Amino acid sequence: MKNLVIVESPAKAKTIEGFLGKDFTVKSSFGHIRDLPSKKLSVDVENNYEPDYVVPKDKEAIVRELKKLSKSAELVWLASDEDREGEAISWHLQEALGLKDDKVRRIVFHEITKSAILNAVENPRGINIDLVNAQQARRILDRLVGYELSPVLWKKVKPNLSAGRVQSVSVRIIVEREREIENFQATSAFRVRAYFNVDGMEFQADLSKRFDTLEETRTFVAGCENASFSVSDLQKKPGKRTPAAPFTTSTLQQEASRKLGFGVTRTMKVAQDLYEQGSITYMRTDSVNLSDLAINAAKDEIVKLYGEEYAKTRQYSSKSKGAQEAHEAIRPTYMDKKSVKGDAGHQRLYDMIWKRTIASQMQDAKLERTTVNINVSSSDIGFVANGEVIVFEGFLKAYLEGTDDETEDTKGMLPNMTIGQGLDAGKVEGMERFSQPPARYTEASLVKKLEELGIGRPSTYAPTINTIINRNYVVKEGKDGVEREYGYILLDSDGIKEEVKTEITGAEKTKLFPTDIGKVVTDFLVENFTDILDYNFTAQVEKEFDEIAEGQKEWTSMIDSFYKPFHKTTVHTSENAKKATGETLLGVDPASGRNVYSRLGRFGPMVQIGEAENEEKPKFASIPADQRMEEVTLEQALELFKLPRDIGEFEGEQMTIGIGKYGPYVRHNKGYVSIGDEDPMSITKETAMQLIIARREELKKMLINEFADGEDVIQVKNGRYGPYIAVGKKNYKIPKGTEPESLGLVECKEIIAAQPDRPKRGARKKK
DNA sequence: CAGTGAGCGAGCTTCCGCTTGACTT
Repeated sequence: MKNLVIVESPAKAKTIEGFLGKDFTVKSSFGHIRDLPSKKLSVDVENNYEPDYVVPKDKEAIVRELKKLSKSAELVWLASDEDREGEAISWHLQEALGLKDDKVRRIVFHEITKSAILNAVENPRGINIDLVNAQQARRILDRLVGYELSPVLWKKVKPNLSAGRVQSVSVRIIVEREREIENFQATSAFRVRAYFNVDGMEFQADLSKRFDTLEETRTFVAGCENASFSVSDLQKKPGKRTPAAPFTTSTLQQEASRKLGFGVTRTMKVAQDLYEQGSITYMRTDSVNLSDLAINAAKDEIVKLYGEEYAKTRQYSSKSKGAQEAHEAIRPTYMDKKSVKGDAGHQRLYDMIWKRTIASQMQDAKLERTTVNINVSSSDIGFVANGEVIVFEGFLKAYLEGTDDETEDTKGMLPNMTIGQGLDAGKVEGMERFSQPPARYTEASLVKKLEELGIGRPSTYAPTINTIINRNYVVKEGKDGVEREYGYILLDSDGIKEEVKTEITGAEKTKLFPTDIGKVVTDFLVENFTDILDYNFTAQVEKEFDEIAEGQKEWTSMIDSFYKPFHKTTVHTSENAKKATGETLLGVDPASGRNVYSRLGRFGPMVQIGEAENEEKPKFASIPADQRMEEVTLEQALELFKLPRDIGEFEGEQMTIGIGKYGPYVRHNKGYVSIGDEDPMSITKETAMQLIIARREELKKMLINEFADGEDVIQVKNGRYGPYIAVGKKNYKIPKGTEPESLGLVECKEIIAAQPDRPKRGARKKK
């Protein structure tokens, strides 16, 4: 073999191999191949921050293969991405494979096109060690922050918690938004709207001023009853709209959320599939750049579909902080391809990418905006109608970007009118409108915010959100709205009518809410580690990483000047800070006269009667998952102490209701059955009995067959992942094509014997 | 699978960013 090329992704390897011909073998490293082991800090803070890099278990095989191939190759071309992480991957490869400098060529390209690849091969360079050092600084800073902060939380808040440069700020964003909403005081004002009809075309106009009170509104609307209306001014202005830039990871996630209702994880999974089948370019990118090839292909397609006048090619430039632009924007590989493999979700995401890319190379939409001022004879205040007409569709023919805020007024067409023209108002209505609290974040709008702050990378947006949800800092859920009254006055041909109407406000679906733990941890970190929780912390260290990459700063001294004071703070906090429990005094227990508190305990949110320091031991009860610690009242707290409670007998055994580690349950005859959404305080004996019977049925369905094998019981069961064989606590797979019903004792034993005890893999089990 | 919450002390937890499958009961 003459040449070995190593890239990061196997799909990329396949494409590139086609461009380079038979003298080149292209392989993939599957991302990073060495890292700091997770068991310990692995950074020698006493010895100039010497990192201890190792090849992780799951990378041993690939490193072995690459080592073998590189031995037999004349030249090894390191073709990882041209950014900080990519440069580090190349460096680690050279180190781990033990490659001499003269055998190594470093090449880079921003787009996977034949000319870009061939050009890269013509222009190799060496590894840029400054860029590598910037990555090492990034990696080691993150390790030091994460591994020194988390233990402080274990000690001061609760075991198993985590903190880090990215996740802790992400949680803070959610927590602060929730507090803004909690503290929000809605104000209201009366909007007056008149409906006109000209030549059979209806349109609406709003009064240029809103009234503070119902009285003012009533006076004004009443004045309209015998007033005359006329056009006092009319202005037409040309306007335009320009298409949005092609997709990056962040904008793809946002738009898939708005238009398709996808969560960020689903978007990335579907995009990965499209990438692997060769339908789109790489899906983890912060660049809005398109290759010349792509721009020309888009133009051809536009001309073919819509005509020459619809095409306008353009190059966009990235606005996001810290963009590294190692790839193209996300676009179809072939612009003339309209359908893809996979389900409807794949097709819809692909359509969106196709339209967005096409639209980005199309003409602006030309508009005509009209403003009409309308006089009322009974008042100095006038109405204003806004209209918008599309003169030339341009890119709107293909695609329009969605918006996050749902504004209610959509501008439409206005009829032809002239100044001085008299108008008839069909009706005039005054309606109380309220100011809106800031919106809670969705997964996608959080990603947008993180990107604006320069926090996280395209490859980490989706995993970061999963982390803060899995750690129980944040929950994704909906919320019922509450009814609100508003004043309403209507003037029409029947005269004036006034009423109090109601509307639902504050309803949410699948938004991010902070948990009690998320709030307590955020407050603790903001108080004690203000710098790291600062929204600009990442931006500041990124500036220093850039200086390292430029060769203007030495990475270990940068880390040292960060770590020295940081470490001091962790030690100081560890020794001096009070435990953070979010304790709130709810009131006094009428039965005992002792104080009742809500607070965070070692196992989560709970309520407590009495203090630990006192003679008499305090009583404790957990707060169920659907209740917020901050919202628990004294009455609700006292209710919680009524559990566990007996609710009567079934088959001669007592049924007891309680709330356990896994939620509310009914215990009966030493067994436990989850009661799901039933209220543990009010569940009846009959409901509980039904649940127990239903659970028995379920278990019966799960059990396909059962055999006695000496001491052991062998069971053939139906599980979440299909049928399996269970013996004691061990489970065994049933080979494909075997009917589980057909298995007898002998067959089961054969299957068990054929499957040696698997090594317990992955100590990382997360509940 | 199913009360625990104080304190003792063993041993454990934890980061971010780059990539895909293997595998789950």
